Amino acid sequence: MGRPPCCDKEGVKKGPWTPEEDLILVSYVQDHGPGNWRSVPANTGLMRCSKSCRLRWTNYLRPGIRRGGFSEQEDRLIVHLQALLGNRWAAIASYLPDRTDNDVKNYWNTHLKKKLLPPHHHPPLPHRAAAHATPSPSPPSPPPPPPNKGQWELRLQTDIDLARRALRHALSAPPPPPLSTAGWAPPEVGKKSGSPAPPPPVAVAVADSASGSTLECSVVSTTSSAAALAAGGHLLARAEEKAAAGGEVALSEIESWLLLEDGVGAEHKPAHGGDDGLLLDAALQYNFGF
DNA sequence: AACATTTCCAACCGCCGGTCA
DNA sequence: GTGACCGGCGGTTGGAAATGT
Repeated sequence: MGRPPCCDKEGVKKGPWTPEEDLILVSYVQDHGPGNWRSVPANTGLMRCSKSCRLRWTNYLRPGIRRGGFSEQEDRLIVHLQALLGNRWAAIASYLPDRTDNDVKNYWNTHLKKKLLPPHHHPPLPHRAAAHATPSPSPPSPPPPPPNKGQWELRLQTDIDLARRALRHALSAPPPPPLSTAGWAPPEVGKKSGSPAPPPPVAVAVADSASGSTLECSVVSTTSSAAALAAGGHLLARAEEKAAAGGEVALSEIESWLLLEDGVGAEHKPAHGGDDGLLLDAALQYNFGF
């Protein structure tokens, strides 16, 4: 028997979500928690495919999502992470606790990529790094092991090493430096809708549309946000706290974390050799939660 | 003021890996 | 051991809004 399509194309609504649908979905998730998306359409009466529900939740309705208005610090963090990890948007987004992978991906494609490519189009480092960093179909390297913790760490370590070398090399050579704050033009904040006021967090939006019934999203994101507490996330959070306090953001913390120089690495070089481990150690030290 | 072009972002699509019966 | 189901991810697209002429 044929496998039923993820969502039978007929009778499934597509396109933009209405406030009513949002409300239904949020209410359901509030009651049952995120997950078991398959049952969401059936139990809620939403004429949406389960995937669509999950996507809507993770990218838009999930509490704590910040939308638009990427800060300069985030810009640079994304650029660095993209260089390190390639187009692993979910992984990158996990370092930006309040951002979704879709948001990061969109922001990269619409803003950052343009900034990095045009002036002197040295071949997109990301892709090179990614070519190594991602378990691409071709690599002769050992097959991607099941991501148990140890294996994951090893793989991450290797990925980061390769990417870091490429990144450092690229950054030390040509002009257009994403690193230097000076040469790094901040995104034109508020160009288009310019985010005069980015859409309010879900609960508010839903509450508005629901005309009265304030629906507070108490559902603490438990899915990817576990990873979101990764090292960079902590650093960023701290940086943003400082920023919120009006002070200069010590992005250097993040940057140094991402681009740990050999000198530092040499100091407490890990037992397993190479400065590679340092980054990983630092990451783990910052509570990867494993 | 009207039209054309560009930019941006929400959502869809297809693929992949993990889990479970 | 195998196949089906499910969730997650990255790439891509279409429509709306903003900007330029």
